[in-house]
Amino acid sequence: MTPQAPHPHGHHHPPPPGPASLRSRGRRLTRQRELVWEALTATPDTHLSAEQIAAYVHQHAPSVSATTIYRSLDVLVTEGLVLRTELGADRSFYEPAHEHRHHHVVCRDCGKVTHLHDDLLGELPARVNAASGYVLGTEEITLFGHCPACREP
Amino acid sequence: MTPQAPHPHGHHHPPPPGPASLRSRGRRLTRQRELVWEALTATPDTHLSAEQIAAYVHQHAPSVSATTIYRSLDVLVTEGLVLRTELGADRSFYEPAHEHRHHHVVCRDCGKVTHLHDDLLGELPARVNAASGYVLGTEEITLFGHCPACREP
DNA sequence: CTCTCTATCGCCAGTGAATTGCGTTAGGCT
DNA sequence: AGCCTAACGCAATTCACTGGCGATAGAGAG
Repeated sequence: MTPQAPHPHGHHHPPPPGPASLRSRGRRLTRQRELVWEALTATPDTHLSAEQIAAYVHQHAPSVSATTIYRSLDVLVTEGLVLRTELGADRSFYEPAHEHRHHHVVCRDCGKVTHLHDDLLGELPARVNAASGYVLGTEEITLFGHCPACREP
Repeated sequence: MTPQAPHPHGHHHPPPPGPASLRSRGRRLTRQRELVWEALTATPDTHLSAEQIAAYVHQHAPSVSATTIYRSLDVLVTEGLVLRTELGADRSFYEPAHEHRHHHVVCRDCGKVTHLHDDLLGELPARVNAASGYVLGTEEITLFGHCPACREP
């Protein structure tokens, strides 16, 4: 029944990502949480708001409440499956926790979000530590600017 | 009457900071705006929320409405006298617009905010541009980490 | 100094994202 | 199959902030 059912008795890929891992973490795997995860992974490299996720989920199960969307996201974030990103607006955006750490540049004009590889920071963490004593966390960093398209004449 | 009244007929310092400059920009200098400015400059290097500013203002003029605090801050930000900073929480923080551009590191544990000189970014803007085509704006950047005190055993 | 014009204010209702309380439903382990 | 309780759905609530509107008070003109 599950769309992305893995090999019946295969035992290859070590850590299978996805909400199935919730069970081994003592949490229940519900249809609602599956759908939230589905919304987030339906299209790659997207950042969805809770509202957008709710819209997707409602296409498959109209009775799911907004409250459940929020609570499911909280669980997925807490369990490390989903990343909550503050993209400057008044709401949060979510994306599947990716393999490698990355950051975001948000266009002030059109709102477009682009990923930046962590390497780009260079010695920034070291410099920050030298200057302030702070040790940077693993949180993503959000930068703001203007994308190429919006700078056209 | 005004505490920090400048020289009666002096004409030294070129650009006098503070809300008095509002007048030359076609805006009115009201007691409420003075008080908001006072709250922000009462202690150096602080970042106050609208609520904290309201508390200060109310000590001197209890009848000032919260709406006015918000609108005054909007004006001061628009006129470039005050900087609105997004420190990650669900609310904005404000500080007098300083001379030089700077950024912030916020401690995830105690919430302490420390300034970082713009130089610290180094080639980051250039690298971001090379990698994404984006041109970074002049906005402050907020980083998160753990301050020295909170890392003590 | 007074008058007039209108920017600003204070009040209060309204937004919109997100949270909470509570009775009901349904995971999932035995 | 049954039980325990995590998780749900609903409705009401919180919280930071915004908008409408009549009243008030800056500040330039006279």
